[in-house]
Amino acid sequence: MSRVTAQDVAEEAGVSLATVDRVLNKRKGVRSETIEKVTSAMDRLDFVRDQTAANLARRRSYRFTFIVSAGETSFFSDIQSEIEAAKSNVAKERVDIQMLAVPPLDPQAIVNAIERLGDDIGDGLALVAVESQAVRDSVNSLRARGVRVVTFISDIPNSQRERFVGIDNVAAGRVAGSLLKRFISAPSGDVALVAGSGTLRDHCERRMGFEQVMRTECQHLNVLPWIEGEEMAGVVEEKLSQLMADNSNIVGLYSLGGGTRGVIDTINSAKQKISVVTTELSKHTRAALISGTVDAVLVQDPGHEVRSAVRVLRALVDDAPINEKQERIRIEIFVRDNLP
Amino acid sequence: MSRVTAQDVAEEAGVSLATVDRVLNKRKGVRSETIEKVTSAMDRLDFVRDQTAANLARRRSYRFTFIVSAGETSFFSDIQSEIEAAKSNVAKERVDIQMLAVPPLDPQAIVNAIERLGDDIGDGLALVAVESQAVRDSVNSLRARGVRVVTFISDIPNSQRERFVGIDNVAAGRVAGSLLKRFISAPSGDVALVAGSGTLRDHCERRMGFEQVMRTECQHLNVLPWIEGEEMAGVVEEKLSQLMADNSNIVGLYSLGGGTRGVIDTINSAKQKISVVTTELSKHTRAALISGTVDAVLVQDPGHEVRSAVRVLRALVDDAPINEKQERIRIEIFVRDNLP
DNA sequence: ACAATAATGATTGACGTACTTCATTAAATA
DNA sequence: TATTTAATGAAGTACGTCAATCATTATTGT
Repeated sequence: MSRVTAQDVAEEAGVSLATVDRVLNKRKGVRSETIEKVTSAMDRLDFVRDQTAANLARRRSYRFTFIVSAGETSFFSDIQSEIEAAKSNVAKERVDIQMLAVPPLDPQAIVNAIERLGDDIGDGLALVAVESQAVRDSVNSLRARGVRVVTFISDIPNSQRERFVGIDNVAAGRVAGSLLKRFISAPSGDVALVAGSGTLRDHCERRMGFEQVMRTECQHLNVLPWIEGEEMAGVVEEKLSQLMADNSNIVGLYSLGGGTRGVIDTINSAKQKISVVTTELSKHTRAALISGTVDAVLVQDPGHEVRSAVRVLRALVDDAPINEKQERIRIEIFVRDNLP
Repeated sequence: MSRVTAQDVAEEAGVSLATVDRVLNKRKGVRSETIEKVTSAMDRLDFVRDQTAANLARRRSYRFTFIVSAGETSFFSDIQSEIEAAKSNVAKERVDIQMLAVPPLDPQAIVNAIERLGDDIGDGLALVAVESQAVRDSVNSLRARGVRVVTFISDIPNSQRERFVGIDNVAAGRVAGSLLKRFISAPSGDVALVAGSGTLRDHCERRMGFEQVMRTECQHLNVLPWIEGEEMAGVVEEKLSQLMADNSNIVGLYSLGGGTRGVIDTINSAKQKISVVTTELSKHTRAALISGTVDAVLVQDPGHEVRSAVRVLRALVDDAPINEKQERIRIEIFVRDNLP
């Protein structure tokens, strides 16, 4: 029963509704002692302004743009469908979302997209960033124009983006390491590392975390030079088969990027017992978890990430506080038995 | 830009605003062909009714009650503080939440609380249920009165509660089993099982899941009779010490309920290398994860659960669809490196 | 003390929907 | 055809806040 209205506050404070409104919306022209009278009245009455009525009166509508990679990995198609889902879910709350898919790994494509959008970009942008000065400049100039910007999934730390919505990739790598450490029962052996590309920030960070753990805690395990699979299953399969032919003592594998299908196919046709940790929940990794080919899958929940990005952008536009707990994107671990 | 209003729909359909309103709110007295005209106009214009304006006009305010266990476990104090947090977060959206803590494991306490609340219970109830016919009857009579009821954390399947907000506890037990299976490198040995009480449904279910995995996949491991720790660290410590004195070959342990501190203390003073999986994220389990005493912790996120319960109750009151994906409570696995 | 300025009050019309009342028109029944 | 009944329109008030205007009252500086 939030039935305490601004009118009630006005009466309690002994001022007019207009003054309460001035205080509420931080307009100038109110003496500080009057402000005090009003705020203390608000406290006494437990006044909480009705956000829905405020939005209605303000006729505020939010317009956000998502720029995402058009990569053919299932992760990005999940992201896209989650954005679509969010779009219709928040429409009733006056939030309008548009999505742009750009070629992956191409900074210029991002810059061009932002350029082309112009003011149509709206009040805020969620961007799957690529490390590049051009992108950084582009983000900074958006911020200068008053557009709120969050990076999404992949960050550009040194830009003026106001927040990063995504997981801690170094930690993800460490998780993979400490899981493999426990999964591998052999007293010694080699561990293979399969990535997408060295140019992807998140991949590098995961590798870093993984090697941290391996080096400090798993002296009995030897991490082989990583394979760059270019996010393509075929490439992964070819290179990994070669690696396994050369090393007969592989006891563990961490696949930290795309092309996981290639990993699964290769492992399936191998004889050795290899403990495997991969990324992304697709039908392939699901099946591999169930069959036992893969032991664990580390995931970031696309749905949560999209919803979080929208909430954060909205809070930024409203200058409202952000619920840190709710917005922390977790590194989720899936094994066969907690598959959603 | 959800700028299409009911007025626009009226014009497009060639009817009056009043008729659009009748259709929108499913009031009687509209010919079916007129309804058709209106709905097709809504489709054409992509009309989405402004929920905020609707709520304002309806002066709908939601009042929900949470009845939770007053148990002294950190999990329930987390739940309580999350409810408090949610309370202030949703107040601005005209949602009023009250919380009642009742003695744990006491069906009559729940029934009495519901009785005493009467109509003050509001539009909906989220209840940490206890298996009991009295509670079931109480829930059913609330439903008959039109109060929406969800069970929370612990379910009563055979009641008329409309939903259960919580994790799949059988699956949680299976996860624990399949993790321990991988963590234990010894070729054979005993596995200890520590629970709170056999009268708690969630504990029984976890045990069930755990034993499923152990029996079908871990013939080399022998699950010892479970210890009932009554959710008290002291009791757990005493009984577990005894068990470990009697069995020198314990290689794994699953603690599926309260009193985890007792488990940690006991294991710390043991010599054997034991793989340990526990529940709940408290300062004790955190420390134990970091020190390596505990290998993994299985968690349900109290914040997510509370927020989900509120969203679900609101959707039920509004007869709105529920976003299943968002409301699925996950079994989270924490190891040292993905601690939040 | 007087003008100039700052602070406050009073009033009003949005915003988009809900809901009611009363009048009007169309369809169904006698 | 007259009469009842059902369907629709027209108009207005309300919800709680925003935002603007204009009038009024305090508070300054000179």
